[in-house]
Amino acid sequence: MTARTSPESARDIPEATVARLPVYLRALVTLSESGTVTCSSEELAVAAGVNSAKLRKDLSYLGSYGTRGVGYDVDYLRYQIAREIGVTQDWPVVIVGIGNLGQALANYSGFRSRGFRVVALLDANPDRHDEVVAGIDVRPFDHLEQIARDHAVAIGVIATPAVAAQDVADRMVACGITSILNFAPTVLNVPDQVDVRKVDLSIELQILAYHEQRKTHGAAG
Amino acid sequence: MTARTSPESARDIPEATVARLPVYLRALVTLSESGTVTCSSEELAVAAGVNSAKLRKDLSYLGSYGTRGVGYDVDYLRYQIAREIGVTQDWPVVIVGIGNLGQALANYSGFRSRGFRVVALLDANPDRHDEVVAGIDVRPFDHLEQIARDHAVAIGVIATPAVAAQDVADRMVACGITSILNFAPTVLNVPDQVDVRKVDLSIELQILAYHEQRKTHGAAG
DNA sequence: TCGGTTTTGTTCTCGCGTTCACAAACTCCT
DNA sequence: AGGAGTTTGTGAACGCGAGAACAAAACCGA
Repeated sequence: MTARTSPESARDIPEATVARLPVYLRALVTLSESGTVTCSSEELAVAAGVNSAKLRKDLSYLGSYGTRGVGYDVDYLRYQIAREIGVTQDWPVVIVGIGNLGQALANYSGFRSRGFRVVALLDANPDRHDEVVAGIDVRPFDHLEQIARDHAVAIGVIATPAVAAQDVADRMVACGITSILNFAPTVLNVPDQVDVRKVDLSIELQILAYHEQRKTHGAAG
Repeated sequence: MTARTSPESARDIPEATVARLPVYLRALVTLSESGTVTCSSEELAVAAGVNSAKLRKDLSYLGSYGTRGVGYDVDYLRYQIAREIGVTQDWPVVIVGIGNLGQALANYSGFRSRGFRVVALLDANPDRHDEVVAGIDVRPFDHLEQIARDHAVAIGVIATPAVAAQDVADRMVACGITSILNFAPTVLNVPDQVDVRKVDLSIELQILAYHEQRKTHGAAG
């Protein structure tokens, strides 16, 4: 209304919207890099793969950053979303478990380019402590406390086998880490104030398999 | 809509339930391996990290596989869920893009143990065609058609850079692949009958960052 | 200045998913 | 056999999210 819609407020963004903001951000970055200055909600919605009404509603939770009859300024909206998500600052991240997946994560350029900095790679296996992955020394898991303290790490990534994941999570929590991204196929028990997101590769495939099975069976009978 | 209400049909399982079935399956496998013969909905719910009422309602979509006053037979329920998901059969899978992530996926034992068999690794880069990853030859992307036909592949995994993903998806669709697991950070355009699930590592981190930012800011002010 | 056009921001409705609460059904003990 | 105790399966209420539809607000051209 009165212009100043309290920029830093945005206190109650629905979870479903939060999950889509990074998608919008990515689409805006692509648009910006292609030289687009302004875009409508419809254009951005197509680029993000969502419905335009949903997009507008999502953006309205952040504030009124568009201009009616015109659309959105790509760079301005990009900054606003980045600020809302919190990726205008740099987040130090620790990765535990340097197997195939851990190495893939350490090498993933999408982290650094989106506000995340891998400050340490940890592994319990002493044989790995000589290695350098993605330009970072692999260090003993026991160094977690010191690293977490020195770099004020709030986000940890677990890429260990399932059996080790709960122990790693416990240690992370003890170090003050309050957000965990878990790639181990197991349920983690953590205090309420700690956020856990899980990515399970085989679960995604199983969901596809379910639908696939129904497609073929449905066609047959 | 009439007659064929066949008990094994399970015709209308909500999407949210489908996404949890693999979690239940994993919990049941763990319970079974630990020698547990029977479990209540409460026990299984704890193992799966969900509410027990939700678990019971989810299972009720499959049929009545429990016994009131007793609980569920672990192995029996495990088989029923596996059958429902479709992982009692083996699903041939093709992985395209053998970078760090593709290699991690190829080596991931969780696939084979859960009903998926990687029948081919494909990469557009000729330099990689000599390599053997996870005991499987890396082959040219052009072999996709032949491999898909020979092995009746229905599920494809895209682990390429973002720029290549849409082309790979198009080729997959042309080969009759109808389920795609996409790790490339881009929106894929595919026909309606093709299922796409996406896993974006940096998006997960960004969601964590959002909540993390609010925790610290909320505490401070 | 003023109507016409475009596009946002928002309201409203509908459907899905979650959770509570309880009847039905099974076991166990006396 | 029968009652007490357990646990499942489900009906009902509730809250959240998706999408349609529209009013408000900007630009444009005369």
